[in-house]
Parts: sequence; C-alpha cells; structure tokens
Amino acid sequence: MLQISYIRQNRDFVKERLAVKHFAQPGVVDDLIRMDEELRQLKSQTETMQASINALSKEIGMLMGKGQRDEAEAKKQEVASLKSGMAEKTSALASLEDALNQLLVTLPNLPHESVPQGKSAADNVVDGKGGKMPELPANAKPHWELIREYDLIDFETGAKITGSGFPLFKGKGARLQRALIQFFLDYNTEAGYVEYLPPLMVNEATAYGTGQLPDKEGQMYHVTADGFYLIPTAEVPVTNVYRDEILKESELPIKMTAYTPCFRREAGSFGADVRGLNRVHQFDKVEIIQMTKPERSYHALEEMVNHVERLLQFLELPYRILRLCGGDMSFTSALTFDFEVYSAAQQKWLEVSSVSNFESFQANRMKIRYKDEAGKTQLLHTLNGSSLALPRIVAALLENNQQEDGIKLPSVLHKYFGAPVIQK
RNA sequence: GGAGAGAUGGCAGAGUGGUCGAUUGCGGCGGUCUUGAAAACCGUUGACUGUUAAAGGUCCGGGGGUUCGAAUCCCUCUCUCUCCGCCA
Repeated sequence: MLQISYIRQNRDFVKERLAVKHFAQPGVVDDLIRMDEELRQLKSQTETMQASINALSKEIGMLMGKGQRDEAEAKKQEVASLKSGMAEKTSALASLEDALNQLLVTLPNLPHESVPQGKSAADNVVDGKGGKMPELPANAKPHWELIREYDLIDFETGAKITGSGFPLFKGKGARLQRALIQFFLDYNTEAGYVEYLPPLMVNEATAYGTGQLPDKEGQMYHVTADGFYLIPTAEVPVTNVYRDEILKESELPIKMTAYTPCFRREAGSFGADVRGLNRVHQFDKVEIIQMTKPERSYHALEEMVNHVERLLQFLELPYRILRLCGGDMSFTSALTFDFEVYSAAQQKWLEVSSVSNFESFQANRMKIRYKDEAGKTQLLHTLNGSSLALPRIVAALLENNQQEDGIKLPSVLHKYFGAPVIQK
C-alpha cells in the first residue's frame, strides 16, 4: 500500500498517477487526507492526556512509598476523571484509524512515469522482440495433440484424480518438466540468486503481505480446516521471508529464486483459450525476486528483464517484450514487462513471464525495511518475475519444434532431458 | 493425539506490581594504547510514531482483562522445546 505521509505531501501528483491506472474514485485521495488530518489531531489530544496519566501514576507510586495515602487517593481521583474523558476519544481514534487503513489498501500502486497510457492489453507497447519465427507445414499440430501423440501428459486421468486443469505428467513429459526446472534454477543461481524451496501453503498474514488478501481471496485455494492458502506463486512465501525485518544496507540487494508448483482457481474461464496447457489450475514455475535500495530498483528491473530475455534466447523461442499500459497493470505494480512467446501451431502469443517493480508498495505492507548509511530506516523496493512459467513454454517448445519423427529440443536442454529429441 | 515447559533488545540471558524500555554478557560502532593488528581499557548501541529540534506516545510472541500503575497478575490465541503415541 501507499504511505499516507506520501499521499499527504503529494496530493495532486497521486491523483494524476492514479488516473493513469484508471482508478475510478479520485475523491478517495481527498477523503484519506481529511481522515488523516483528523486522526493526527485526535492522536495528539489523547497522547497528551495519556502523558498526564502516566505522570500522575508515577507520583502515586512515590506517595504510596512514603505512606502518604490521602494524597495518593486524591491523585487517583484525578486519573479517574482524565480516563473517563479519554474513553470516547480513544474509541473514535481506533475506528477512524481502521477506516483509514481499509480505504488506504484500496489504492493501487502509482505507475512509473514510463508507463504508457491505455485501457487494456491492446494498448500495451511492444518494447523488444527476438528469436526466429518458425515455419511450420500446414498440417502442424497444436500442443495438445502432440502431447497425446507422444504420451507426455494425461489430462483425463488428472481430471479423474483431482479435476480438470490438473495435468498428470508422465514419462518424457514428466522428464521434460524436471529438465526445465533444473535448467532454470541453475541459470538463476549462476546469476547470484539464492535458491529457496518454500512451503506451498501460507497463512493469512503472509497472503495479506503480498496483496492476495483481502481482495483476491477467490483466486486461491483455501484449506479451511487450518486457515491456510495454497500459493498462487512462489512470490508469496518467498517475499514474506523478510516480512517485518530490518536489513542492513550491506545485505542488499537480496536475490532469491524458487521453484514451486502454483495453484490458481481462476474461476470463470472457458473455451479455446483454456485448451491443453494454456490455462491450468496447477502448474510449475520458477520465480526470481529482488529486494533493493530504492535508488537501485529500476536498474535491478532492467537486469531482471535482460536475465529473462537471455533465458528465452537459450530456449530458442520467438518472443516479444511488452511494456504494460496503465490499465493492464496489476494493482501492486509500478512498472511491468510481460514476456510472450509465439506458439506457432496455435498462432498465438502466450504470456510466460511478467517482471515487475513494486517499489515500496509491497514493502510497506510487509514492513520490509533497511537501515541506510546515515542510520535511517526506510522501506526498500521489491521486484519479481517469472523465470519461467512452464506450461506455455512447453506448449511453444512442442509446437514450434515438431518434426515428422520427433520434437527437437534446444541444445541447452539436452543434458537435462538426457536426449536431443523427444521421440515416441 | 496425550503430558509438561517456555516465548524479553542482533544473540545469550536477568527481571514476579511503581524511577524498567528494561541488569549483565557477547556481538556491533567510536575512542585510548600500538608502526599496524590483537588484547586490555573507556564510551556508545532496539523499533515505531512525532517534531525544525525536542517533549510526549506506543512496543517485553498476538489479542483481551484486572489496577492509579503490568515484562511481572488473570483469560485467550499462536508458536517453540521436552517426553509419550502415531508416522514418510
């Protein structure tokens, strides 16, 4: 969430930036500032009263020690009357503070100045591309047919075991998953990211920290008996590693990577877009996360974008990089680059990574701070990105590399997969 | 699942109703000494809020209560450890 002190000091700028994100209630900013004003007044009033009470209590202690009971009694009376005058203000303060916070968390992050204007995905700006577009014969097959032909994934049995959208990988299909995960993790750790293998269920405080709660509750699977949520991405447990921590400047940047399965309910999507691996409830993803000093975060973002781009080049997939417009960005992001690969048989661009700078928006929620050289504690910046989400990578690899007698794999995968080609 | 013990500052560990936001040790930082370092010695060292700066307020796992006053007493939740049971 945004800091109220920042909103107070930059009222018009905040409104202007929120407009880029198509935030619908600009009046909220004024409401917040008004509430904040009132809150701070109430606070200083109650604190002054509390100070008198504290002082009187101390005096009572000393009088009791000297055996001056009557004087002590008189002071007690004084405290009692102060307290009764304070009760109303205290409860008003608590409910006002509550209301302010509830309103404050409804504000999305402010978009970076380089974010293009726009309403929807159609307004995103292509910021780079690479790789060769494959030339496939007319009878090229979509990945779901190739999966059946090479017996890589059994969707029907997955549905029997659990439900639709829970793929059952088998044989070479399972091996390919393992090869990709291993390759991605090796690539990330070589670049200095520390590998984590986190819990796959998180508690409420953790889900709140990264912004899944309170709003996006419906997107997660909920284990009601224990109050846990299945993670929709490794970002959730891994970013929370440093929740409520104050880091030393010398520890920054923090670079973390993690492979996890990801669970998403994604209710309400049907049709051709969800065929095969395009959209599933459980999938594998390798994530990268950085925590940096504020002045370094856009440098880190660039580094992460280059990192993911190189990965796609290794996989020899045609890709493009999109700079998301204000209307298509996530609630928490200040600047996001999406990576899409071209899946040639479907003739579709598929999103395989999303790299974002959240600036201090998440850090403020989670109270992740660092102590700078001057000894001042301040919020740090968090960033994350996928490197990479597997299902659509697999879809593109299969479709783009299909041949008469097998599916050719990019050379980086040969040693991990144990063969250069997927054969029947 | 059963029984018990515990949760205090970066760490260890005192503190059972009042000058306790907290003794002490280690660690960190600064200094003296030294060619330099170590050792020794001296000083300093939690967070949030607030302010030009202060004062003040809040925080001893979380929440609630008793009291003029709570780290200390009561209730409740969470977590950790030990023993037993079960188990990959």
